[in-house]
Amino acid sequence: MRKILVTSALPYANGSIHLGHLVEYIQTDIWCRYQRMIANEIHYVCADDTHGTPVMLMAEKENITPEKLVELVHKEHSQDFNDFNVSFDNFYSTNSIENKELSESIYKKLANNNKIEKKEIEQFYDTEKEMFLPDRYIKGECPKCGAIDQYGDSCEECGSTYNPTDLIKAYSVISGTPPVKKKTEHYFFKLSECSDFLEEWTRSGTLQLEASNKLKEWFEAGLSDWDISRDAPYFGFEIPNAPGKFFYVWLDAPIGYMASFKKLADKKNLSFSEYWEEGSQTELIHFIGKDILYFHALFWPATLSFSGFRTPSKIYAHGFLTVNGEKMSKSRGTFVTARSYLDTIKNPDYLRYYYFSKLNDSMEDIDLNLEDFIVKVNSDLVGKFINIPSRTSGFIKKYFNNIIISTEEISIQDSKQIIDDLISIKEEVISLYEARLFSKLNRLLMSYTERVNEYVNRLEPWILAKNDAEHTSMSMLHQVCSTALQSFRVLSIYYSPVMPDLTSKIAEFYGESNYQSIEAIHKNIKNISDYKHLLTRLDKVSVDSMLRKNSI
RNA sequence: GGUGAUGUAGCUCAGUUGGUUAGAGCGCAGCAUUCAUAAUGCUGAGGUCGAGAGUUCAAGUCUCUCCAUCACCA
Repeated sequence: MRKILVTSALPYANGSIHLGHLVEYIQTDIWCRYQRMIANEIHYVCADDTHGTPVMLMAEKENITPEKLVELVHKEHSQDFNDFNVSFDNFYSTNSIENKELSESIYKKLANNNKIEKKEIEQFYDTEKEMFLPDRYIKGECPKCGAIDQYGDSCEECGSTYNPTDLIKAYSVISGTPPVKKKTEHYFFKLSECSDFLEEWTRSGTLQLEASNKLKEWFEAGLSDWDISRDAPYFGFEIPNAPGKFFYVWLDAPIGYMASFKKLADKKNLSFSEYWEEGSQTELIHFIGKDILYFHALFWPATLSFSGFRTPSKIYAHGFLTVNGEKMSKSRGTFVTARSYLDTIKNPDYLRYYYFSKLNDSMEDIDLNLEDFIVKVNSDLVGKFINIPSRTSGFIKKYFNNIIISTEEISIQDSKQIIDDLISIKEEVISLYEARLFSKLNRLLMSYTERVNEYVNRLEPWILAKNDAEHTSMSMLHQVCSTALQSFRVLSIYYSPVMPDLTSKIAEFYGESNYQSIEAIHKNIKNISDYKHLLTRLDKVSVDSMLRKNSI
């Protein structure tokens, strides 16, 4: 049995969860649920990422403390994840005592290992607001093309890059006043000394090929030291023995994975060190978006390694979500929050299925085409999948008192073959889940779904039913419908990590509780309940109203 | 600007190490069927595989150039 600690990236605590976030949580959740089904010990943790300037400023704007803001957002996020059936074992916060202690202790270990250095740097300062300004809080005119309201690092109009000092008529986004340069002392993590370790680590099979290609570029450019401190005022953890200096949010964010697990371990009596000590035999797997590869594949393993902890076993990066082929956009209404999806479309399994049908192990972006979404849900799930019990269970009820023939007792050659094949693809299903080749797996499962429908068409139970002799137990009619229903059950078990709500209703239909093990495919089922519609069609009206809700 | 990726039927995507007439699902057309929420099955139309050049007996698959889209640049 493998012991695996899995994480999804921490959502930032200044906004709502949206469909883009959900790609990752759904991908990770499906993978975790699959691991549970094959009886591995798995712990899935996450947390809100709470620190930094944006949260601080937002709280100020809303006239509440950052702690209060973070608490409110945490409540909202937890509810969203819960309603999308994201099965975290712990969803915590980086603003926690565990995280504070771990961050401090890791920092001290890095300092003891001579990996921390103080340097004086110059930064922009807002004299009215009395705070140092991160680059993205400085705007001005592009020095190359003169476009107004461009950020301090690059121009969105002409694409040129430059330093904030190059901006014309620079101003602070917070107060509007022109920023001035001011000296300040910062703490740096000496990442430049970690190149050898990191080059080796990134080549040790922990990354996807695309990701390590990407990293090669950074190594070639040479690694610079990493500024891990920020000046007050800042919402975060104060650096030990450095009054007025705080840990940069990206230092304590990944440590939040540890902290969340620490909390879980305390609660469930698990061994924290078994999972985190150097040389740990357990697996540590991070699911992330490709945008934060830098932090997870460079800073994070270096931080861990030079503070005496184990490093991640795998980093699984995925691409971004586009909607209707374009970047999510508030004005087009495609910046869809998790909540508005739930309010209008209701069923999380639709989205889970759609993402499942498109995800694979690469860093490519995936597109949520809303028309395709409607059509795919309706034809795959309602038209083909749910159609199987819908078209056969009536006969079982009417003529056989809801009793179906168990798999072993089915004797027609055709029928036997279908079920045997379905059982025999178990290993293939497992390996596709394991490799995160979800779209490929879906094609496999859908091809079986089609095969069952084809089979029913060919054997024509509705014709058989006209003959009274068929109304006795073990008749052809009984066999055909039983085959369809037994096959459907196996398919449902395979699909259960994807659609937990739907498949738990299906389990009920067979008089079972939720499918917790893939071995359930071998169980002998003899009874069904009366069939009730398991799924309704998705209509364009609800998708449209979802878009309207998100339009501004 | 630099770097990494992507570009295959109307839509969403498969296409192992280059090898016979390029595939699937949906959509569309026709037929069959009526058990099923007009669901299902069969048949068919539809692609010069972003453009151009090259390597090769043979390229969607390798090389180069260009175009378009996306991301990253700490």
